[in-house]
Amino acid sequence: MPELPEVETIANGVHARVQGQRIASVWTSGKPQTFKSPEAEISDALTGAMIESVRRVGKTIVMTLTRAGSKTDRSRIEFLIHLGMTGRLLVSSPDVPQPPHTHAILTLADHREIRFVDPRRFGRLSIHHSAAPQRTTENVERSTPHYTGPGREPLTISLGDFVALFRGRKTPIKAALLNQSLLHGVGNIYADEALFRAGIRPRRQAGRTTRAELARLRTALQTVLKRAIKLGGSSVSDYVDADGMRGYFQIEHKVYGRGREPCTNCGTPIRKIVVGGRGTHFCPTCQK
DNA sequence: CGTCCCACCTGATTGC
DNA sequence: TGCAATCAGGTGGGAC
Repeated sequence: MPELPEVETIANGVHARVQGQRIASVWTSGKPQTFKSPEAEISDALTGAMIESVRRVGKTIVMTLTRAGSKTDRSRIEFLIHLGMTGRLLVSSPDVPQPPHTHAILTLADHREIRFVDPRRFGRLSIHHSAAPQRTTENVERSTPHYTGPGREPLTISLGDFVALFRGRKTPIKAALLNQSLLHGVGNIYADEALFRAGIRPRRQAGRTTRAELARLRTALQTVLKRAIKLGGSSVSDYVDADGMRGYFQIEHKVYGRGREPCTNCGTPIRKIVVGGRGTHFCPTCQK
């Protein structure tokens, strides 16, 4: 379910609700695949910690925690929440019934609960460790642990860096867009929507696109992602927080989920194919 | 290493 | 109507 705009919406929503709260206790379900770090480690790291912030990196929600007593950077820990396909992160009052497939509950000092719910269990919870200060060539010393994700941020990458990502790749451009170690955060919906808006067919070899096409693609991708964030993401099923917040970007989908319907631009039926094992939608007339 | 394909899960929808 | 097949917004690992 969640790609960059949905994860950003959720992270912002949770941040606004729980920033500054202390985690009083932690419960975990014991379903092994959900926990990328051992449950005991997660539980130990979170219990008693204060939630400093909740933000998005790629498709991952990063909860930064501090320990009472020591205020140095070294005491910061990051709790990573990846929602997979069906994960949800809810902030609920304790009297709201627990949904099925709840795999973790962080009970806050004010008794509200942060609940991780995930029917398909493709989501993952982990603690991010980072070595003490790291040095990089372009940066000075960094004393805060910082999860940076597997790839580059689509919203801030420069044109030059964007073009370089695809150079020499034989894989279809759509598969490259979905590769999280290149750009992180782009998923199936926004890959299709960006390629449509850029006029590029999903099966085009990534390395055979022109600089001008990639410039269009970067702009299209950023436009679509920003617009979706503004609308709270796409809700094909619903997601988000305890208030049942939904996104509305799906209203503006031009190709995703519109197989056989007419293209909004030229009327040609939208075609649905499989690229890289994923359902892929495009207009055979508007995309070259 | 780059690329392809499947397994990992449950639930909703499609199709016979 | 009923039941089986198919599909779903994601990733990680193994094969080549």
